[in-house]
Amino acid sequence: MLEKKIKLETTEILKKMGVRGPKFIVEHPTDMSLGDYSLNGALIYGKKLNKNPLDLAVEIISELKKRNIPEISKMDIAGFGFINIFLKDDFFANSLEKIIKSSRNFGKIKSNQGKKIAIEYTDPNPFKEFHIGHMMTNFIGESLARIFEFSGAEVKRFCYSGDVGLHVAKAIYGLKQNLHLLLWQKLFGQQTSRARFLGDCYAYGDKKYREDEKARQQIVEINKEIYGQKKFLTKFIYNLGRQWSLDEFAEIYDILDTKFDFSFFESQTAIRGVELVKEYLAKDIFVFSDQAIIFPGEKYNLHTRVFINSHNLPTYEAKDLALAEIKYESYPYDLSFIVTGNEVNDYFAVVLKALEEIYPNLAQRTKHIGHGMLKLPSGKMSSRTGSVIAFKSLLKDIEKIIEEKMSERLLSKKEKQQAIQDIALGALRFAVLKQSPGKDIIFDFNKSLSFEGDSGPYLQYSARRAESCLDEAKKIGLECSFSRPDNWPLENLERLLYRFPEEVARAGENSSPQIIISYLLNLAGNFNNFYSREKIVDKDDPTASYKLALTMAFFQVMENGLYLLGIRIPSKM
RNA sequence: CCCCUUGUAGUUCAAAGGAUAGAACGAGGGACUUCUAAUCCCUAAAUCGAGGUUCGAUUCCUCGCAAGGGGACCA
Repeated sequence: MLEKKIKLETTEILKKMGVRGPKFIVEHPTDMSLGDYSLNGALIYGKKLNKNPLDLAVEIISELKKRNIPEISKMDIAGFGFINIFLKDDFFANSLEKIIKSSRNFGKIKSNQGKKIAIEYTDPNPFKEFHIGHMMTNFIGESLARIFEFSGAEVKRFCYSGDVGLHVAKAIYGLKQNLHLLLWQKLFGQQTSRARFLGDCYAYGDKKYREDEKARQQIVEINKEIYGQKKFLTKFIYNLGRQWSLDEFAEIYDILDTKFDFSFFESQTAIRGVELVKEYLAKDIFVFSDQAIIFPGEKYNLHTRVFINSHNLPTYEAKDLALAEIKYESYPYDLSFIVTGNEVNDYFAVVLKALEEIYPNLAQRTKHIGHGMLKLPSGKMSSRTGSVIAFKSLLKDIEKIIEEKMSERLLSKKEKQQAIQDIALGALRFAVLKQSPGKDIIFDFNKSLSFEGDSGPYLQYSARRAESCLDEAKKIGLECSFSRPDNWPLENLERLLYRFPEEVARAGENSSPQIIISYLLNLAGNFNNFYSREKIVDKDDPTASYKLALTMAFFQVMENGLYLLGIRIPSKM
């Protein structure tokens, strides 16, 4: 990439001038009229080299000129010593050709070449509803997975579900109290209504657990049973409920365009978790306290947490240790990401510290990404209290709005259905991914979901528009050309398209899909501006061929960029 | 009480220690006989407070203030 070349050459120049390990940035000035790239090296090292930054800038420029970087047309000094670099028109025209030839591979880079990356995300629990918090984690995880793939890594997707543990016991307690409804669901229920029913039973069981001492004891007993030998009724309810949940999740993953390579369950990690903790109890990594086995996190300025409870059952902590091991056995990763809401940040700090004591090499490769929480205007969502928005019902509500907007479009029913879903998910994905990870989203149906302005549909529409131009060109037989018309003023669009791979690199380094969103918004805005000024497909216009090339390249970058976000381009909208 | 995170236009979000702090929604004004107006163009509008580091701070440090999350047998 050109960016790297410029950085490398400038670094060498500064080194020759006596700077050790120069650190400066090569960036695009926010104001495009200032240049295509900007260097702040002279600003930073002026004082250290005992020179006026402006003089140093002159020297750096003259050295850069000697190095003959063919893409550069001119260099300016601006401000207090910025070096602003302008690129040649030919470079932009050539990059259009490169984009179109690379097609769906444009934007693929090599920063993670040869690396194996494991990424765990979504993690819904059977017996609970798949709500929009899971959706949020899924959007972020899936987008990161795709960005890592574009950076050259081999990526495997992991999903981890809690099919044992107290929450399951609570749900089963609730189901046992409502056997007649369970039977009804088994005989007449639909997949979605069954999932809903399970969620209600969980909320009921949780309420009882907190309020009713007798129920609480029964739930604790059910929990022990779940881990060990299950009696007939428990076993029957457990298997049925678990399967209903998994069927529902499978359908949702299909809607979400996510395919997991590995699915693990807590029932698989529980036994090994206990073994690991007990093994390292002997080595004083864990200690007994009040009949439970804990990890004394306070030593490391972290929380002390229970790994095996006083009933001799593993908590999530112990199971997570085993999970790290099992993941590595099934896929020997170089890097392992775990994507969850940031409410468990402190929890993961403890688990990773404990893992470090057991498997330092695995702990070192593992990174927890805690994204912001999806909150309702009324406050935190909780499946315990039942104050959640189920993913499917939200999707349905949005689809209804879009259907109304599209009522005048003449499309086949199937085409329309697909378009509606693509747009609904596009709007949702955008709402989640538009902010840097780590920040909470207050999810207000009317405010968070936008179909105009900065929004998913805006990006989809822009791409859609470009593609209709391409269709139109095909109809009249207009071919594209990569030679710039003489005296044709430079478009911002030309100056943005080639940057896509740089943005992919940044998004990967920062684990931040938001970087792709910002870039695509800027790109789409400039395309729409171009589109409104210029008639693109026009057989009487000699510049039409180049404008067509520009449009093709724009569409390609949009297609690839939206793919990284998981946003599909509807065939009609 | 302790730990972590976050405070930017009326609102929802950007900003890689840099140049005149960008967008969008909302407000006001304008543009469809045209390749899709889910669009485009114009106007008004913001860095929680006080110090410090730096040539330069929305960004880093300290102290306040405010909001959220976490703090032993849930995750």
